Amino acid sequence: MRQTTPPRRSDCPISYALDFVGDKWTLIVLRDLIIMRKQHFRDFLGADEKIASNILASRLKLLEAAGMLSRRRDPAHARQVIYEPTEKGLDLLPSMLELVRWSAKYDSRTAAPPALVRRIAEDRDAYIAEIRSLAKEAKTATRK
Amino acid sequence: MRQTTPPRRSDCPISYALDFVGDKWTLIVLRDLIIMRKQHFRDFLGADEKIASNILASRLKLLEAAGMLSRRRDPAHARQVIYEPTEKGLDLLPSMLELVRWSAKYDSRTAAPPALVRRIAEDRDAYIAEIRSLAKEAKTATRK
DNA sequence: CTGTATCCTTAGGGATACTG
DNA sequence: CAGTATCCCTAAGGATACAG
Repeated sequence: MRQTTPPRRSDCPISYALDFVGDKWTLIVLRDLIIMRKQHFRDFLGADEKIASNILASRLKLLEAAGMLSRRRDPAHARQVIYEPTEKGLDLLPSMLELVRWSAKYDSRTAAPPALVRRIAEDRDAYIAEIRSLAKEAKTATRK
Repeated sequence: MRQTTPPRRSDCPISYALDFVGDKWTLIVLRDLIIMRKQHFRDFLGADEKIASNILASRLKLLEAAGMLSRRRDPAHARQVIYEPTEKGLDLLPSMLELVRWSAKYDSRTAAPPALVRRIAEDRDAYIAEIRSLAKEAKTATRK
């Protein structure tokens, strides 16, 4: 399993982004973290795509090392770990939403809630702001 | 080398997009096709990332099968083939630009021309329109 | 519950030679 | 020029068991 970012192939910004998300799993984990607002290891494990526990662990580690998410113990349940997106992770939301829009346009079987798709098309920036504020809220709520 | 799209893992739109661009090379080829406006096999081969000819051929085939680009013979030079993005391919431009924006923000070494980065930040839609119109122009120009 | 540790398979990819 | 055809190898990924 991959534990480090591969060496950069060029100084192109697209290539740079691919060094992080150019595989089958990283964006799935980020989707669950940011859009689905999952917080616990078990939640990610339950995704429809059936990610294996070792793959999930390696991706969480990679994303943490890349500064895309942070980990901390749940203050209430000491055995649980809470994953939260960082600013750098949240900043990938626009890219993800454009991919959602693209898929919704070309794949009829794609199962994004129509309301979400409409929001992304008409009111993307407000949706991004909402996700960001929810993330900030969750962080302060569980911290105190 | 991969010749067909892998079976879909779920009906999630992000997962669907990853079925196409969830690897290290496909988006690089699309970048060259759409943003760099490359048209010939040799142009793609010359990219900084040093793609191998068999990988390139498999990606071009895959993208054609997916309806993201079209191939045709150059009417002037019968031995040459011209690749052009389709509507479906061009529609990935917004996603690519968001990735460029993200990389430009977090990677100081990223080599997007500053003017391009600024345009994407301030005037993304106009840039997209420009690329689209250039693509359409090229198509009609070489067809007649 | 949150991960590690193994084992194993396969597919993705690099190098290179070659063809119409 | 525009690809194919091979060979080879590694890393990515799946399954499963188990540990703190």
